[in-house]
Amino acid sequence: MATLADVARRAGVSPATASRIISGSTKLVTDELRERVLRAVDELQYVPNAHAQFLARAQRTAVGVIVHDVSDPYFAEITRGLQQVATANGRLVIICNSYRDPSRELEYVELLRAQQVAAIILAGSGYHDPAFTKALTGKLGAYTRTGGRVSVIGRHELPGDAVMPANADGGHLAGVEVFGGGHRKVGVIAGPKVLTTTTDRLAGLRRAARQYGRTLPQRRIVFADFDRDSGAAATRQLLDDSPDLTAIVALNDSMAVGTLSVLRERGIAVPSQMSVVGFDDMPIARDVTPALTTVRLPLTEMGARAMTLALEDRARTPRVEPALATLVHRESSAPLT
Amino acid sequence: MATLADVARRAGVSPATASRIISGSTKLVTDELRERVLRAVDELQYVPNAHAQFLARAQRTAVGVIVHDVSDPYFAEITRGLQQVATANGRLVIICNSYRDPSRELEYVELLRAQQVAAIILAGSGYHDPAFTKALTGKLGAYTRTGGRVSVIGRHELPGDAVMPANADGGHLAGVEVFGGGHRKVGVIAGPKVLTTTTDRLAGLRRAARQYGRTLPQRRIVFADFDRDSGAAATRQLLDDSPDLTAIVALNDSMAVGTLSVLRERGIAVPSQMSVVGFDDMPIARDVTPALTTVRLPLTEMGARAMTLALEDRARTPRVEPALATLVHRESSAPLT
DNA sequence: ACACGCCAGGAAAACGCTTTCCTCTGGTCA
DNA sequence: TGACCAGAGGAAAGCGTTTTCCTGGCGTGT
Repeated sequence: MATLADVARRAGVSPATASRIISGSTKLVTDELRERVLRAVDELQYVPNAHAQFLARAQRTAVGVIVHDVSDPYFAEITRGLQQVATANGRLVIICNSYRDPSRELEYVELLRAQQVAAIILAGSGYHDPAFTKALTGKLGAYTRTGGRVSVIGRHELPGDAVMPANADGGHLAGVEVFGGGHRKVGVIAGPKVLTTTTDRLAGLRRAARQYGRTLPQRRIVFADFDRDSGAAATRQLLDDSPDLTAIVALNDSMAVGTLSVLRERGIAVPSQMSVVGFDDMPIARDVTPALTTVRLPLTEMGARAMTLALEDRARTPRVEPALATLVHRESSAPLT
Repeated sequence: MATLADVARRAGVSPATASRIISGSTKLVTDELRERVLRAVDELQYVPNAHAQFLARAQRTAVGVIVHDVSDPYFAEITRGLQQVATANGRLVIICNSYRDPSRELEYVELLRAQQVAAIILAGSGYHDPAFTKALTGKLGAYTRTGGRVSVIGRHELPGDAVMPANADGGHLAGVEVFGGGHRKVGVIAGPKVLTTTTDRLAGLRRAARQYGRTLPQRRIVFADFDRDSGAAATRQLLDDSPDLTAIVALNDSMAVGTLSVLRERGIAVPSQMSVVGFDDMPIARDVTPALTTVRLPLTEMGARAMTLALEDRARTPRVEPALATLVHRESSAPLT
C-alpha cells in the first residue's frame, strides 16, 4: 500500500507539503509542487489511510447506529431516514444489527466507542430488564462523558436525546378502530413480552377498551415475535382458542400479514367475518388483499430526526421529540354489523 | 477519553504491560499486575482506540460491502447472508448504499480502501457504461494489488471472485411459464436499461419466446425502475398501449406487486384474464393476492458465498460460482385457456 | 559460590498521517 | 543598501496503540 511518504518522495517534496496538498489545508502551495504531488498520487493510486488520518486529526466523523435488524422493513425505513441526514452532513454511518440480543447490543456500544464515532444512535424497542438497562446506561454514560452524543428512537428507559414514537397512542387508535366499531371479542397478537414497544402498544389498546366499556382478557392476547410466521402461528392459536372473535389487532404489520394468510387459508372473509388491524404501515400493508388497516408511524422522519438530534451542537439539555401515530384506514377492518 | 497511558499510570505499570493484559498477548504477566490493570480499566471505563490499534497492528479486519440500497428487500436478503458469514468470522461489516449512482460507487470504493478493509464486496447489477467500468476496474485493481480482496455478486463486467445469479436462465424460466402456457401477447416490465441485470433477464425471456415460436416486440417492453410505483406506472402504460395482453412478466417482484395493484384497480382478474410473473421471490410474493408466480434466486446464500469467497485465502485464481434460478409457481399465472 | 538461563516488566520504535513551529528565500520600503 | 516582513516549504512532534528489544532479578545446576 502506497503511503504519504511514498508520494512525497516521488514528487520530491516533504510529507508535510504532500499532506497539505492532498488533504486541502489552508496553507498555500505553489502550483508546480501541487501538480507534481497530484501526479504522484495518481500514479501510485494513493489513498490516505483513514485510521492514520483519524489519529492525527482527532476528529470524529463517523456515526454508529444500532438497530434490531436492518432487513426488517421497520428498521429499513428508519435507517433510510438516518442515512439521508447523515450523508447530507458528510457522515459515514456504521450500522450494527443486534438481532434483539441485549448482550450483543452492549458489545456494539463498546465497539462503536472503540471506533471513536461522533454519535451512537439506538433504534428499536427497549427491554424490560433492569440489569441490562443499568449496564447499558453505564456504558452510554461513559461515552457521553467523553463528548460522545447519544440519541435513541423509542427507548424511554435510556437517557439522552430521544425520538419517541407514540406507541401507546397508536395502540389506542387501533383500539378505537375495533372497539369503536362495536367489536366485543377482539383478539390481540402482541410482540415479545420483554419489549417495551409491546407493553406500550398494549397499554393503549387497553385504554381504548376501557373507554368503550370493554375488556381485553388475557386469554385473547397471544405473544409472538413480530415476524410474519410467528404472527401466523399466533393467529391459529387465537382462532382455535376463541372461535367467536370478530376482530384481531396485530401489534405490527408483519404479523398482521401472517394473520391475513391464515384467515385466507381457513376461508374466513376479511373484513366481513373478521376485521384485522396492523401497526407500523409498512409498504406491504397496501399491497396485501384486503389492504391492511394499520397505525402509521413516520419511520423515515423519525430516523432523520434522531440523526439530526445526534449531530446537533453538543452541550444542551436532552430533548425528547414525540412522533405521532395516525390511523390509516384501508379495507381489512369494518364496524361490526 | 481515557487512554492506555491513563490506565497504565493508574495501575502503576508501563503502557506495554497494560497493553499486553488488555489485548491478551501471549506474553505472561503476574496475576497481581493483571488485577490492578483490569481494575483501572473498569474504573476508567477504558476502551482501546480502534484506529490506533489498527495502525499499530497493521491488521485488516473489517469488510466493506457496496449495495444499491439495503432497504430494498433484494439487498436486505443478500446482506443478511453476507453478515452471517462475516460475524461468524469475527468481521465487522461496513455497508454502503450507492443508490444506483455509479459515481457514488466509485467514491465508496475509495472510502473503503481508505478504511483499509480486508475485502470489498460489490452486490447488485452492473452498468452498461464502459467508461465507468474502466474507472471501477482500475480502482479495484489498485486495491487488489495491495492485498485487498474483491468479490462481486452478479457483475460479470468486473474481475475477481464472483457469485453469478443465473439471470438469463431465470428470464428463460419466466418465459417458459408464459409462452409455454400458450400466451402470445406478453408484456414485459423491465428494469433500468443501463443495468446488466435487465438485459440478462430480458435475453433469457427472448430465448424462451424464440423457443416457442413467439417474439417479444419492442412495443410490449416498458422500462421501469425496479420499484413498486414505477412498476405500476409501467403497467398502466402497457395496458393502454396493448389492450390485448394476456400475460405480463415483471423483471422483479416489487414491480410485479405494482402490476397486481393496477390490475386490481382496473378490475382485471388474475390469472383468468391476465397472468403475472415476477422475479426474485421476495418475501412479499407469497402474501399478495393472488400469490405471485416468480423466479427464485437464493439471495441469502449468494451473500454468504460471496463473503466466503472474499474471506478465503488470498492468492488463487478468481473463482466464479453460479447461483441457480428456479421457478416458484403460485396463483398469479396460468396457461391460456 | 558462581555462571548461566529464564522470565517479568519497561523503554522505545513503529504504524501513517496532520500540524505546529521553524527556516530560508525573496521582495518591499525607507 | 540594509532591515524587515511575508510567505513557501521542511523538520519534527504528536495522535494511541502494539511489539521488539533490552534490562535486571531470580532460580537452577554444577
